[in-house]
Amino acid sequence: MSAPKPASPFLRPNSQLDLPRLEQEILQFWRDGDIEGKSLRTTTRADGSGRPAFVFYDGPPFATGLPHYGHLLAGTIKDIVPRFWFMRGRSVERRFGWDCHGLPIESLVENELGLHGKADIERFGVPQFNAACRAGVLRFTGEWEKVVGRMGRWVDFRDDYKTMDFTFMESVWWCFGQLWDKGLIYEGYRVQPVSPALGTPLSNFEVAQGPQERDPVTRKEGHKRRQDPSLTVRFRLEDEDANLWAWTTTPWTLPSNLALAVHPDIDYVKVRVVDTGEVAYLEPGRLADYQQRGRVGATEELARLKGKDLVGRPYAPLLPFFADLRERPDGTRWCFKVLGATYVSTDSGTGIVHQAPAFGEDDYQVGQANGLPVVCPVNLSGIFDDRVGEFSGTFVKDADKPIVDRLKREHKVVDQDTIVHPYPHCYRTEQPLIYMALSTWFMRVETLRDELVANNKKIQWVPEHVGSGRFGNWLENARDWNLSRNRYWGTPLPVWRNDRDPADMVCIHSVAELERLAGLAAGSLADLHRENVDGITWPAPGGGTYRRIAEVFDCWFESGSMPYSQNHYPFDADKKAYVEDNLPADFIAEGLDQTRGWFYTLHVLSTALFGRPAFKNVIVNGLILAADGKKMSKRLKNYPDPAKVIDSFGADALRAYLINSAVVRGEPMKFGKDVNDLTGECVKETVRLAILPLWSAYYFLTTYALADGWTPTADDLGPQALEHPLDRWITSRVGGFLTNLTREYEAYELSNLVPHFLEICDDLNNWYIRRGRRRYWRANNPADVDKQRAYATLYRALVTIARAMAPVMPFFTEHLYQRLVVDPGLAVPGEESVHFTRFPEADVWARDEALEREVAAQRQVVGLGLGLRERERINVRRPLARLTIVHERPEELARFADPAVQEELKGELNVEEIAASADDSALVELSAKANFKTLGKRLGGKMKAVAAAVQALDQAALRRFLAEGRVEVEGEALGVDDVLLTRTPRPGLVVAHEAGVTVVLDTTQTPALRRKGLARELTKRVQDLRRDHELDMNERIVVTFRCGGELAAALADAAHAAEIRSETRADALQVVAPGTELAGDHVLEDTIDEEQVAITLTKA
RNA sequence: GGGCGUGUAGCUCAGUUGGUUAGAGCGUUGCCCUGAUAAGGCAGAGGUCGAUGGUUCGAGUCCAUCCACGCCCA
Repeated sequence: MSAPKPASPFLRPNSQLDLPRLEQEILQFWRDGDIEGKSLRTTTRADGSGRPAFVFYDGPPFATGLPHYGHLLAGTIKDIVPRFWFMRGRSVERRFGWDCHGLPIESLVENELGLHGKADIERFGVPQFNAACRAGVLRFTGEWEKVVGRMGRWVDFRDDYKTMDFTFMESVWWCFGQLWDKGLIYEGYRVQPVSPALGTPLSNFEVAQGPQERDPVTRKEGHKRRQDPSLTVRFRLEDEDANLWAWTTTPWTLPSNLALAVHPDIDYVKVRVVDTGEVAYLEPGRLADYQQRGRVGATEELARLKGKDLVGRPYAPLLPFFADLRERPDGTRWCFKVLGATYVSTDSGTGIVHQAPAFGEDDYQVGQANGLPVVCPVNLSGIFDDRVGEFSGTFVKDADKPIVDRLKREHKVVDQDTIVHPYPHCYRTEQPLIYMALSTWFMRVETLRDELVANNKKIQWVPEHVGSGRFGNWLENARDWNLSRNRYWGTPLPVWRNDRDPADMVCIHSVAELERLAGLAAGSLADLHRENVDGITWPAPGGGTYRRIAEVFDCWFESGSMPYSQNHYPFDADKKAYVEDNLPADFIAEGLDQTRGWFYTLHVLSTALFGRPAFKNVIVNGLILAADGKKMSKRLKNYPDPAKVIDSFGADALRAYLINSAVVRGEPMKFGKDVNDLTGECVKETVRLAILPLWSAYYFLTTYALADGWTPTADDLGPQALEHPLDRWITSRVGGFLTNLTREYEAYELSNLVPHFLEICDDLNNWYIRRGRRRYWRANNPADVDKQRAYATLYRALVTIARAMAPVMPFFTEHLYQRLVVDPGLAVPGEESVHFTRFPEADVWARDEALEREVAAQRQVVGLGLGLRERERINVRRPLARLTIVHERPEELARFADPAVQEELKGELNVEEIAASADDSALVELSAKANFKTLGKRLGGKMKAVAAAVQALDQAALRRFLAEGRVEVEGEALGVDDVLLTRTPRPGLVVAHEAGVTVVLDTTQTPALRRKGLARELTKRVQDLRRDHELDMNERIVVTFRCGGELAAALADAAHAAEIRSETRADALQVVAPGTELAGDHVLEDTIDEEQVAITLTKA
C-alpha cells in the first residue's frame, strides 16, 4: 500500500451516521440551489421539449390547527407520487392550499374575543368579527411551512391558494351560478341541531364530536346522558268528552304543538280512569307500563280501535298561541287534529306523539306530508319570540318549568316525572342541543346520482374497496346537499332577494355582474366577505329592493371547487384553457375521513359542472392511532411529539416508517412498535431496517475506493460487459428491483415500496458484498479488470437504488447522489440533484433469471450447511472434510460443478471438498402426498381414498415412482405432477433437506482437520485480544501461547503457524509449556476442546 | 340502527383464483462469521388463523350468524 494512490473524489464518510444533521445539510443545499423551486416550476426537459403535466390537487387543511401525524402521512404520500412523476419527465404543479373559512376559526375567534353566540357577534359587529377571523386564520401557517419543509415535502407555499382570496371566492360564486342556471339550487327547510349557546346550527359531524358517554346498562357508547322532564299531557278532543294522552321530554315545544300522531296500524284503547272518571285514549301496552310504574291508577277499557280510526279527529289547542291555525283560510280543518305516522313506536310514551313540525325531523316530515305550516317561535339562540305570551324572551330550557306549571294549573298534566337519557350536546359548550327547522339552500344531488355513480367507476381507488364500497354506497344514497350556513366568516351566497317578493331573486355570477347591477364603479369591490357585500342593494324593476340573503357557504363547497377556484376560473384568461385541459386531476390523496368531505364535494361539483370525475387516481390513507390503539390525544400524551421524532431519527425514517404500512391503503395504523413505545422507537427501528443497510453499502464502497484511489467514470453509470457471476447477478437483481418498484409506483401501491427496497439491500449487503469482499482487497493494480468491474458494478447499483428510492427518502438519497455522482463530477448538466434525474429504466439492466435461480440455490445450500453445523454444534471455525449435495435432477447438480461456485461454498461452509450425488436413497426417507391441486378437480369424492393410498405407499414403491414417473393407486394412474414427494433425513445422519435439495456433511474428524480447526480457534482468540488492546489494523504484534497437547501440535505445524501470523499480523509466535508464568497485562485464559490455553501479546 | 373495514405468533403485520407443512419484522432463547456494518448474520421456541355453523374431496381464504374493535353515516 505504499505506492502513490490517485486522489479519490469521494469524501470520507463519518463512521457514525447522523441522519438529522445530514438532512439539515441537504435542506441547506436545496435552499442554496433553489432545488425545490426548480422542481415545482420546471415545465421543460433539458432538451427544451415540454414536460406533459401530471395534475395534482392538494386538499386544503384547516389553517387553525397544527400539523399532526395524519398530515405528515398525507403529506408524505402527496410528496412521493409527484416526485416519482417528475422523475418520469412530467411537470407537476404542487400548490399548497389553505382552508380559511368555517366554524373552526370562527369558534376560535369567538372564544378569544369572549363572545358567546350569534347575538354577541352581531353586537360586536360582523366587520370587526370577520377582521379578527382574517387576522387569526393564518396564525399557524409559519409552523406548517416549517414542519412540511422539514418532512422534505416539496410543495409551493409561495404560489399557494387560500379559500378567502378574492379571486377564489369569485370562482366559488361562478360555480354556484352555474348550478343555479342549471336549476340545481333550491331553498328549503331542514330540521337541524342547533347549539343555542353558539347561536348556530351544527353539522352532523360536529354533533358527533360532542361529549360521549357509555350507557351504564347497555354498555353502548353514545351521547352524553342528561336528565329531562318526562311529561304526559292531555289533549281534549273537540268531538267527544275524552282526552288524548301524549308524552314529551321537551315541554318547551308544546306551545308550538300543531298535531298529534298515531300509528295507523297498531291498537289503541279508550279507557276510563276509575278514580277520576276521565276518559282517555292511548296504546294499551303503554298504559300497562304507566300502571306498572304506579303513575296511573286502575282503568276500565271502554273500547279498542286501530290508530287509523283516530286519524282526523280534532282536538283543542293545548295552549292558545297558534289557535288561529285551526282552520285554513278556506275554513277547512288545518291543525290540531290526529295524523297517521308509521314512525310512531310503542317503546315509550303513550303511542300518541305530540307534533311540533319545527322541532323534530319526524315531526317536520309528518307535517310536510299533511300540509301543516312550520311554526318556529324560537330563534337560533333558543329564545322564544313574542308570539308565545308570558314565555316570550325566555330561553327554551328555562321555559320548561313555567310551561309545566301553567299546564298543571289548567289540569292538563296527566303525569310528571324525570328521565335520564342520552342526548346530543354541543361539542364546544357541552350544553344540550335543540332541533329546529331552518331555512337552508340545497344543491340537488339526488338527480345527479346516476352520473355520480358512473363517473366514480372511472376513478382508480387505493384501496379499491373505498371506491366501490364506502364512497360508492354513499353516492347511491346521496341526498341533496345543504350548502348554506348561518354564519359570518365564509363566502357569502351570491343571492339577492326582492324584499317585496321573496320569490324574486337574482343570482350573481361574477363581481363585474354585481358591480353593474348595483351601479358600482367597475373594480370598486376588492373583497367579497359579508361586511363588504351585505350592504349592497339595488331597486327591483317592479318595485322593492334586492337585498342579499344572510347565508354563507358550507366551506366544503369551497374546497370542492378548488380545481377551478385556485385558478380563478373562468375569469383568468391565461389559465382558463389550463384548467379545462387538466380535468380530471391525475392524482389526489387524503384520509379516509374525507370520503364524505373533500372527495365527495370535488366529485359532485365536477360532475355537475363538467360532467366528469375530478380525479383519476386517489390514495386513501387510514387513521394513525397512538401506540395504545386509542386516538392520539394531546391530553393523554399517548404519542411522541412529531418534531422530536424528526429531530431524533430524521424525516426519511419517519417517511419510510409511515409508508411501510397498510395505513396507505386506508387501514388504521398504530404508531409505535408496541404499546409502550412513546418515544418513536418504531422510527428508530426503521433507521436500522431501511437506511443503515444502504448507508453501510455506501460506507464499504467509499472506504475501499478511498484506500485504492478508485474513481468512477461516466461509463460506470451505464451498462457494462460483465463477466463475474456476482456482478451479473446483482445487475439482474437491480433490474428486477426496478421493475417491481416502477410497477408499484405506477399502481399507487406505496406500501410495497419499502419491502422491495429492503430485499435489494439484503442482496447487496448479505450476498454481493459479503461474497465479493476479496475482490476489493487485492493489491492496487490498474490492470485488474475484475476489481474495476467490482467497483463499477457496486457503484452503479448504489447510485441506481438511491435514485429509485429518491421519492421515498429524498434526503438520504440526495446525500448519496451528491457524494457518489456530483462530487466526482459525473452529474450531467441540469441534474445537480438526484430529484432531477430520470427515474432509472429497468430494461437497461441485463436480467439473467437462470443465474438468479442459481444463486438462490447456492444460498439455500449454504443455509442448509450452516443449519447442520449448528445442529451438530460444530462451529464454522472447524473445517470439515466434505459437503455432499444431493439432487435427483442432474441439471440442478450441474449448478454446483463450477469450480468458482465450489470455492464460494467451501469458504462459506469451511469444508475441504464439495461433492455431488444424484442418489439420496441412503440419506432420506421418501414420503408422498397426493397433489390436491391437480387431483382435486379430477377425482372429486374419490380424492380422500386416493390421498390415503398415496400416503401409504412404501419406500420401494416410491423409489419406483421416482424412476418411472407414474404409479397406480385405487385404479387411478398418477403422473409426476400428481404426487408430491417429501424427503426426510434418515435419523443418525448429518443430513438436511429443503425443497428437493439434500446436503450431507461429513463430520469425520482427522488429526489434520482437528489441528487446522484448533489453529483457527487460536486465531480468533488472538483477534479478540487485539480488539481488547484496541490495536489498529496495521500494528504488528508478538504472541505468546502457553499450552500443550494438540494445541501445541497445531502451533508446531508450519503452515498453521504461518496462517495465524498472517491473519493476526503477528511477527512471531512463541509457545511456552504449561506452568510457565506469562508476562503482560492482558492474559487470555481459555479452554479449547478441554485443553487449557493462555495467550498474551505485546506490540512488536 | 345502517354502510365500510379490521380481528392470523408476546407485539406490529403479510398471506394471490379455496389446495398440501400458515409466513416476515420486532421481542425472546441459543449459536456465529467478521480486514464495511453487533445499529450485523444464522437458527430454535412461540399459532384452537375472533366464535359457531355451512358449502366443498379440501376453508386462514367462500357463505351465514354472532362477538370485539375502528371509521363514516343516521
